[in-house]
Amino acid sequence: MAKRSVRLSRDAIIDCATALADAEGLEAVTIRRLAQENGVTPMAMYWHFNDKDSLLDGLAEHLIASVKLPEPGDGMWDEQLRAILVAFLDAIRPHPALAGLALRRILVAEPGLRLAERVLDLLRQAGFGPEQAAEVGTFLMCAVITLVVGDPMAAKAAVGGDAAADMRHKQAMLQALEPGRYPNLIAAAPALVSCRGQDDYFTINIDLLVQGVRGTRRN
Amino acid sequence: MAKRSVRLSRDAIIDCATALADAEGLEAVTIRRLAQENGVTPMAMYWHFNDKDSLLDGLAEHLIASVKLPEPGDGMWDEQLRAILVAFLDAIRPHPALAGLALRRILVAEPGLRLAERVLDLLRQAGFGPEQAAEVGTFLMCAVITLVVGDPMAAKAAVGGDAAADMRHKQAMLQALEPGRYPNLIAAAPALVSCRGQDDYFTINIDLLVQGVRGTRRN
DNA sequence: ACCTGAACACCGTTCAAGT
DNA sequence: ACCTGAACACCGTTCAAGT
Repeated sequence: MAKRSVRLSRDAIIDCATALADAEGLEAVTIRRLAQENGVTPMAMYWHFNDKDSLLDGLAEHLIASVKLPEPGDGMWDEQLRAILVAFLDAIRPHPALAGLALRRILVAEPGLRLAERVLDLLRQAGFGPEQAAEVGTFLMCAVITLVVGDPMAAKAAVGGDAAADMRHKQAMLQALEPGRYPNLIAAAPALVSCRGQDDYFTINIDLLVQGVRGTRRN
Repeated sequence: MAKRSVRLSRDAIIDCATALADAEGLEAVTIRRLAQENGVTPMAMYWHFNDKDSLLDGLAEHLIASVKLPEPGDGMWDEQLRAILVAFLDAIRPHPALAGLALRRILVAEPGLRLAERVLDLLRQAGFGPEQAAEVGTFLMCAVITLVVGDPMAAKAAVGGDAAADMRHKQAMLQALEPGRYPNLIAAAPALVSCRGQDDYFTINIDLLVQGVRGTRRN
């Protein structure tokens, strides 16, 4: 794994870290591991990044920069809002191990600022004041992130082991609950263990968020 | 800090870990630190817990067990659902550093199962089928957790330093953006940096979730 | 400008052993 | 049943030094 393309760069490290997180989870993203992966000494990383936290900042920024923001368009605010949330979702879905990093880092770099500005703009169009737009907009972006962080496929690499066996095990456990006390859990057992990560899970809950915004605004 | 009450117990360790997480953040919760805090060898922890992950399981279960579930009641499903989400929120709000642990652990112990069963029951009453109830219910609980994980007060202890100064700094940064490109961020700057953690933030977004459920159901 | 070497203070965990 | 001691393989990070 210790290959050295010629020179090390911030971007190369970030790409490497992203691939590593996708393949083995965020806890595999380590200063020492990244160094090893690039055929370099751990301390070489400290030339390109101040410390590990700024490496994580870079990962989050790179992730958010991959959002394909739709053009400001002329449709209704709710359809435009949905389109933006879906664009955000689509960008982070391939990287569930990194999505959580964005929770606290949306407003720290330009790509996140652009995303947030667009969300706030649409919420203002929907009739929210500046404060309410801030509160709702912040939550909407966090909620979309949660949609993919809750994805059990994200845990696959983390646990390292057999995800399918784990799902079968959890479902069997739910099915084995006392029918008198947990009728709904038993009825929903198959969906509970496999719903997250399915397209249906994302679309229905994005819909819930947009409908919630519509129901919450003043006018 | 090395006091020893007589004997070590699972519950004592969990209480200690909870206090530690509240005071210094989750990354201060360490096998070695817990041992030191209890005047004991690190390896003593392994008698009470298989490994660190099962310690975290215990912390999450203890947290969820503190939810004061309202009685099944006779009101409308949406009012009951709001009451349950608020009860969940109130329980985890005092422990923002631990809330994230519950994201993947709701269905692993009895308190979480009881909570989930109640949520699913109300969603069925609202007209959702078993699969949709599972998808929406899972998301609702995750979204409530996100409400407190996104709380910047949770980062206060983690960063260790001056949270107020950090907020002033972030707000100044937002105010200094180009007015042409980020008018809404500038207008919402005060709310963006301080909205989370405020009661208003929680109530408006819990409302958004409940309204979203109402708008999403079939009948 | 970019990287190395040695060292420090931390982690979680295992394994054998004590009482 | 409950805890200790020594050891192992990992962390992030600093500081001085090399080219």
